[in-house]
Amino acid sequence: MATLKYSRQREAIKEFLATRKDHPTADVVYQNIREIYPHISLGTVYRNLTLLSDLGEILRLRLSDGVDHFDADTSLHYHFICKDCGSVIDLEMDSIDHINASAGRNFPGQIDGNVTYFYGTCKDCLLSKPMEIS
Amino acid sequence: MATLKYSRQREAIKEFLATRKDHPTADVVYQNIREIYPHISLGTVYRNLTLLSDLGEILRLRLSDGVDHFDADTSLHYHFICKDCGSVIDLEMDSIDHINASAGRNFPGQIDGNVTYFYGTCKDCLLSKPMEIS
DNA sequence: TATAATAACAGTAATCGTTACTGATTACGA
DNA sequence: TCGTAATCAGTAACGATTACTGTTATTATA
Repeated sequence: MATLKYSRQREAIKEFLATRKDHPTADVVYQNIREIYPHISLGTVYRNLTLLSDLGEILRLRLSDGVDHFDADTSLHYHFICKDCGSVIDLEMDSIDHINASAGRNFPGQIDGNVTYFYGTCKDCLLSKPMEIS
Repeated sequence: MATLKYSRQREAIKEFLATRKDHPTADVVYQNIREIYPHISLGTVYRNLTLLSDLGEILRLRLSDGVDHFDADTSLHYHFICKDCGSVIDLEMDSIDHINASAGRNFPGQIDGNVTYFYGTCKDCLLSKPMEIS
């Protein structure tokens, strides 16, 4: 029953993701893996990204830009999205899971967790922007 | 330049949203408005939902289900998504904007805000589920 | 009030990210 | 080595959303 078989394409996808800290999309993964396996199919990339995230080996990030991003770092951490350049950056910060209790205080259902990301302007975009006259 | 003109379709969409607390999708809005304006186009619904959210009169919620939800309540509040039935419910809780400071502590960019929602099982789904044997 | 300019419309086609299908290939236990 | 089933490449289909086109309705102005 659905024994997982080795696949070099899946390994390549996993290895590629591990080298990246910028949370690439499926298409970016596809474009990069094609340099190693020129005949790989986009469908294979999607299937394996879904499989790996179902297995918990990678994270699927659904941000507000309508495209899924993938992250090889499955430890608890948070993300920042630059609204100027769209880049996704890891944040080093303490857990904010205490907000779950706050959310559950007046709520009759069961709260299991939260999805949180931060947005603003990244360092590079701050520097490249013209000075604001204040 | 681009003076806003009145449209009865847009008014109907706004009024419909104001009567609902369940954050309907564009298609749900479409199906309901059709009872009043049977010839309204889905494109008109999308165009006006986008226009209204650009004007800040409604909120566009991008959750993880791949479909946009819309909310006539533009005041600061948070949402809960039931992972069993998918319903979107308002939470009554204090602001959690203090997490922005926590996120900015070791981050060189500028943090403007956060997107946060909670997930779990709603009251109705808890009740309708078979008892867990513990 | 009549007219002209143009925002908004209905209907439909196109786009885009993603998923499903199909027949060929590959991994791997017996 | 062989059989079976997972995986593949290639491609078609899908669903949400957006863009296009010719028509209609709103509104400023004459």
